[in-house]
Amino acid sequence: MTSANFTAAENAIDIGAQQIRDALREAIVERRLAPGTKLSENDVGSLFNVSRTLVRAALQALAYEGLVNVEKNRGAFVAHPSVAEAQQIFATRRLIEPSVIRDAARHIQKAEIKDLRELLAQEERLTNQRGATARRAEIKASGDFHLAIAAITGNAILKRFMDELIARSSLVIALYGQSVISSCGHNEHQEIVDALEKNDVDGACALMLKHIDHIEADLDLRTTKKGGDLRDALQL
Amino acid sequence: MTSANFTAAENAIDIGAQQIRDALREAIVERRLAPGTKLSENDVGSLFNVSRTLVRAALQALAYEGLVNVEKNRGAFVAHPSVAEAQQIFATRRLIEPSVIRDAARHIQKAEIKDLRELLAQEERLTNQRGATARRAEIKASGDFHLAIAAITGNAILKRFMDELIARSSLVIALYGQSVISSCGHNEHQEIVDALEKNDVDGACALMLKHIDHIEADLDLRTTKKGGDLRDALQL
DNA sequence: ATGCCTACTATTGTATACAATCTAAGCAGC
DNA sequence: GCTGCTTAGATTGTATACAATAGTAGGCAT
Repeated sequence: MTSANFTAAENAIDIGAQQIRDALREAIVERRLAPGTKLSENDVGSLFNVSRTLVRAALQALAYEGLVNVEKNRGAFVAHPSVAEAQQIFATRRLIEPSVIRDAARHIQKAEIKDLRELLAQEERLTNQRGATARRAEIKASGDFHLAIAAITGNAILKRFMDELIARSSLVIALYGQSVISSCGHNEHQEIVDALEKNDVDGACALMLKHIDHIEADLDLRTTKKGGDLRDALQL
Repeated sequence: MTSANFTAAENAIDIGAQQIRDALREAIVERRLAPGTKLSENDVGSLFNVSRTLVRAALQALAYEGLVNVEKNRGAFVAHPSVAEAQQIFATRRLIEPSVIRDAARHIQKAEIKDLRELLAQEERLTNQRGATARRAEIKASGDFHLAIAAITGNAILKRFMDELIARSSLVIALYGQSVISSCGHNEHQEIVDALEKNDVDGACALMLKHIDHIEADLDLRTTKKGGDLRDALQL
């Protein structure tokens, strides 16, 4: 577990709290760190060659984002969203994202549509690729599409809310997703961009809503998950 | 400045990082701490009789909420939202709150309507009261109404987003509000509850949108604010 | 007198040390 | 042999100590 492989920069010379936070977040979102994994302050600190002080700062920030749970006197763990939390995360996405894409559709420029098309191409490239690394990159790219749309609104606060929702969605999918592959149909992403290009605001909005429904439909949120509660308790 | 009066519990025996965060947040939201005020780690620490460690944790959390800006090697300051930020905050509220009240209107129960009515009564009581303390309480109560509606959805994530938006709105109103009094028309709140009680979902949604527009209309967001930039520079 | 340079002070950034709490293993007793 | 207690280890919580940066004041030269 302590051998969790982070992206480069772990052995770099200069490391701040921000870098640790980002590295951990990326590892969680790309599912290199499984939900429930304990993040010992000492272990993380020695990986980055920093003291616990900076690690604690990073973990607290991640806790605020909902990616990490800190239990008093017990330590920090990669978040393990309950069914209720999962439902709330997607309920919030259903609430926010249609409005977001509506706003984006109004402000969108030709250059931004081109950027979205590039993201789609990248997604497709990864889908046709084999290997765990490609899978991780695909997961991230799939989320990045939603974030790119939020970025078009030019609203930093909204963007941050979406950052959090997308990151936590990744955890939910990791836990409750059934068809591991294609967490986000890239064809649906394509349709959305098409609607944006045609300036079809209502269409884009409707497609986004349907898209979120599809993602959620791939989840198995029955409370009677295979020994779910028990496993949580005795999980490392 | 160091004599900023916090609510009781400053001299209490047991204090954690959470308490400091809450006390500071309340002080900021109720405008006992002006935007731009420096929050020195030593000063805050001695006020609460804790070391800088806990103060830093609290300040970092507040920074994540957008209530405090931490500048590297310079310290933490009560946030001083720019015009652009103010616009984004209210744009986000316009985006989210109508959907929130729609969701709330569907789940609302009789008991919750009664709770809202109590909040309205409390608001009115404070409005008719004189003195700075009442004014502060009124500001808080006005925000609490919006938060109570978010709470009805039962969605903790949504609630947290709203927490942040309402808190930051208070800062914006403090900076750019024109008519100091009645930052939120309590009569409009009343109308919203009436609509909720009649199960008039669309009506409640429309009223909320209009209400937010009214709040924003009371703001003076012209970039050419009276020496704004200069005052920022020489502000304590 | 003004402008620049240098040294000092104060504050933040980071690491380490100590205290408190939890976890787990070993031992005694039933 | 199993249950419950006691003790030892490990991990987190908090405070303090040290390092680095920035702001400030004073002096010197022009």
